[in-house]
Amino acid sequence: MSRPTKHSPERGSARTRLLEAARDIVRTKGFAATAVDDLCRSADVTKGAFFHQFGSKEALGVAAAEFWAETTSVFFADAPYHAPADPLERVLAYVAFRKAIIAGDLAEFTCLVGTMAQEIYASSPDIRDACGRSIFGHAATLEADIEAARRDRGIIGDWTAESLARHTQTIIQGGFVLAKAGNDPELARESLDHLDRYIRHLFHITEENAA
Amino acid sequence: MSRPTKHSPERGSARTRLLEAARDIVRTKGFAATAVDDLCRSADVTKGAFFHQFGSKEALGVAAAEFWAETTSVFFADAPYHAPADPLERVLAYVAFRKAIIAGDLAEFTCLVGTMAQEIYASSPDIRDACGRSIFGHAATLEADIEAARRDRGIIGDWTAESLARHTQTIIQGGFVLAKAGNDPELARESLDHLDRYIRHLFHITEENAA
DNA sequence: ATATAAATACCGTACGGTCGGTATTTGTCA
DNA sequence: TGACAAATACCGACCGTACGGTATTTATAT
Repeated sequence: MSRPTKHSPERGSARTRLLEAARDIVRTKGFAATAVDDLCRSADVTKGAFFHQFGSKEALGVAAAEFWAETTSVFFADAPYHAPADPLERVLAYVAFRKAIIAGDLAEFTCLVGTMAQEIYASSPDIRDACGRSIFGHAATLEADIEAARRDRGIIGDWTAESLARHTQTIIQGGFVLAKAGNDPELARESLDHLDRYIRHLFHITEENAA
Repeated sequence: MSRPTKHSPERGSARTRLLEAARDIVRTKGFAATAVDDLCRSADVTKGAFFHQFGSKEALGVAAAEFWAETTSVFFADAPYHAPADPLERVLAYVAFRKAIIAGDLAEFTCLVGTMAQEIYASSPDIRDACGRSIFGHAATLEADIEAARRDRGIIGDWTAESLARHTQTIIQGGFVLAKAGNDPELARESLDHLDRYIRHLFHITEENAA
């Protein structure tokens, strides 16, 4: 594996391996504590290759956030929560899906861009903005279903689909923080139960009129 | 100021000044990116004093989390949201208070222990646990009012006061993450509005039966 | 006198980044 | 098609510095 036989086998093998290494290591140790040498070792790539692909450690941070945005958006686009015909059902299925994928080690299910944003928001505006695009871009994918559900059911409240979509991300990100602080993934799942209950409240779903 | 003429001059001991410096600098740069020299410079203290007070940088991290727990618990104990006679009013006043204190620069209102926990949860169990004690200790201060409100109003739901108290912290912490990622404090306030609405829903507060 | 607090010079190393060079791929034109 | 130059990908030794931490000395309080 020392030398790729083709120029671009898929999308640049050293580059991709470095981005995957960044995803995994930064999620466990944080961005600042992750050394370029750590990434090179994990990706089985030399330092020369690193600085050939990314001009600086900060550039890698930006690329890692963009890589995260791309891979997660494919992951969520392919996820089963889009199946229900009713938009509100899809929204609730999203919440259930987010709860279901909280499993295993903390570093496996927590959010790279949330972690990075929290750490470097003041030091590196470029990384911060790339993280922001990932988070708010994902939130935006929920808006259409929320808005459709709202229209379908004639809900009038002093909140917007955009705001509720962002709120789901607040709860997901906050859940990760509590799960880390308490070293217990259940803390993140617990808040998603509250979110589920909140959404049902907003849409006047009670035991009686539930499907 | 090279050598303090008195043991504890007035400006606070070297230890306290270092803890205050840690609070401010770690909140902006994160723990790993904060150098011991940064702290010494900011606290106007030499490195010898630093390592006399704290055996290691990690020990300072633990002490900073404990310092945060102490100062915030005093701050919240003295805050005006305890005034209302009705426990539910106190809970809602707490949420309003959390919203009100989100002002100024991000580093001024965001949470030291949430930031540190997110960053070092895997690298330093000692700091992580100190952060956890701060967050969950604060959450616990809300439990009594939530439980009293629940009993007062005869609310029966599939949630506990403990869980709702933690959920408030999830939303606060998640709000900080989004505010940082979007570089906009309003994002944190926005989710507190949803929390307020959720709590009113849980306690069946509508426009009609509101005080 | 003793213990505590703090100053300062210093240490080894691990960090981000550079640089000169080599291998591989690709475009181009007989 | 083959030759060949240009561009791209990669290698690994090296550099200056900033890092966490130590050792020794000096000041202060009781």
